[in-house]
Amino acid sequence: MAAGTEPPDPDPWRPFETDLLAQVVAALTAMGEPADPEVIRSLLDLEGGPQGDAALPVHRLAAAAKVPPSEFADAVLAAIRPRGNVESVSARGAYLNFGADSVRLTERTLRAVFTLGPSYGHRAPTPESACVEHTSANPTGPFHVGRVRNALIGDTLARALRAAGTPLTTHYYVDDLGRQTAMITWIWTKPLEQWPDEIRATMEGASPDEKPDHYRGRPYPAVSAYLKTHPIEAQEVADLVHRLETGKAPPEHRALAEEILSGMVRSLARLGVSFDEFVWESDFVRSGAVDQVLGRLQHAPHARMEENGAWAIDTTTYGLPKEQTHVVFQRGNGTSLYVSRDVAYHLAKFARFGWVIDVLGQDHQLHARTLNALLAELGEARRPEFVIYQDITVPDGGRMSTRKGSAIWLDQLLAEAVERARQEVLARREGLSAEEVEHIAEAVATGAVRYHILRVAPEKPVVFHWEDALSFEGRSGPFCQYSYARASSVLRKPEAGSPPYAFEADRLVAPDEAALIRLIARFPRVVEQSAHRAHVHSIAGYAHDLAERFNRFYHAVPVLRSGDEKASRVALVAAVRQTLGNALDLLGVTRLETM
RNA sequence: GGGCCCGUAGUAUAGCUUGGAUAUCACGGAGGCCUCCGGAGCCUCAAACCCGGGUUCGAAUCCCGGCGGGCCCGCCA
Repeated sequence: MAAGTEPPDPDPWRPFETDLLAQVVAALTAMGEPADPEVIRSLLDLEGGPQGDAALPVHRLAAAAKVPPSEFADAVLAAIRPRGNVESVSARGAYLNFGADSVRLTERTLRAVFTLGPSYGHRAPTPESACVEHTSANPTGPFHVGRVRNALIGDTLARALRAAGTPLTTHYYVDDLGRQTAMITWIWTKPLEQWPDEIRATMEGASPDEKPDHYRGRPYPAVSAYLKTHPIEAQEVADLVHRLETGKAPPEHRALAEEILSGMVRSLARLGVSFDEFVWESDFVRSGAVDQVLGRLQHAPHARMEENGAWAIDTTTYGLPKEQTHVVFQRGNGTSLYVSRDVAYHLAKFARFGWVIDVLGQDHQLHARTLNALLAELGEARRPEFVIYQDITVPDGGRMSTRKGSAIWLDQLLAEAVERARQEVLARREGLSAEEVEHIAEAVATGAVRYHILRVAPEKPVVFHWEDALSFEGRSGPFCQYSYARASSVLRKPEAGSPPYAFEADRLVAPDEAALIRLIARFPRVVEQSAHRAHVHSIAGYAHDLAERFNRFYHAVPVLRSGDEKASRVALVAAVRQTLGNALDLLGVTRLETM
């Protein structure tokens, strides 16, 4: 192959496709058939059929030529000349199957992996900046597993977008206004001995040493229930809400929210989830941005004042559900509502970012449409992109609910997962230090949890089962980690030598090798697609496929025990390790050199 | 009542955007594989596109209608 100096194409499959397309077009042209490259491209199946690396069903072309499909396929076969990166063509029925030049593909793929290393699968930076807002749970208590789906989808999408070249900022929108946080402040600003008995009972056995989200969040469900039957206290909370919304929060309010939030964020950090910025809803009230929005909305095309002085937008023209003929954006008492504050927040995001993405649970679907309607009323042309995911429910039906007591805490899940992982490690390995055991157990546990939640497409509902969430085998995070550790183990052996790994592409032609290389080559497209379509679960699927392919190769083909092929196979193992590692990084699953 | 999402082997999932050949992978089930580079592994087998119409040469995929599950429809967030 020519000059090793030119930078490798980051997408190893591209030259094959370029050549293939050109050759098909040339063949059709030679046959006197119309050959619009865009049309041909849309017909090509580049995932490859059962017979090769790419397939072309010719039914449509044959119909246009008024020739039976299989006859047409044979005619194209006779007219086409495979060369360059295309090695073979064959016809089967109405399908043409193409094979890539394996040696060139291998050369290109391994060279790209070794040259780009941790950046293999990543793209060059693009100019448009983006903001991903996710999680944004009210700071009123610990995360339950249902909420974690938001955090993991958002965090992984952010990783994928960064890999795809997007300059990205992540946001956690902290809702410190409204009833939820008001209830927390209401109860905690009273001395414990003044708490109503049924609320104080929830503090039984509590210790201030608990994580603050658990400790401060303890009375929340009881407070919520209590207020339903105690109108006087409910009024106190309502008054507090009014103070919050008019920028007159008591000093303890923000501190309590921050304290609880710190505990929540600590749990997410164990899962590798972090945020660039925390954006506080109250800041938009304080800065006057919300008042500005209210003022502008009052002059919006479909604005009108209700009987008691509240303001609303007539939304009948926005295609919202029939019942929702108007959206109130300002109360009769002059204060703002959640949507109007969200409008202020989004205007601020539009001012800074070219692309605004919100990860929302399905219960926020209508809110999203309402938000869009208000943005339209303001004459704002831009819209956020919503990534909507379905709930994680508990087996006996229903969402996880803190108030109903059906929630499974993230911390509880992690504790159980770590304990199981520790047992596994102790059963399998000896001679590890206590720190090593803990490190592996933590990585396996968090890897299992992250992978388990990420592997399902966001639009699918998920029922939580402990056994599945804690599985370390099959389609799981630990399975991927295991394969990575196994590849690492091979490369650590003295016989494996050390990088840079030299290889001869024509020695990697066994079926298990060819299949593995093709999968490695696909990685950049998987990343690009999953970022583009906000389908991060396909990265999880890819990591499993790659790990599985590697295990098959490993069992079928000797590496260190082989002869002339040894160096090339070691290089292939190194390429697998790099690619699988990059995929694990995107998933936020910790790489383990040993486990 | 209206709106949005989902329905694929016993269980759980991929494929659906852009229709194409034998529908992916796992758990569970049946049967195999460690004198061998890590058995959290590998090999073989059985097993699925909710129902009914439509469009099409061709439908898991697109359209319509059912049925089943989830969520939403507040001067809450």
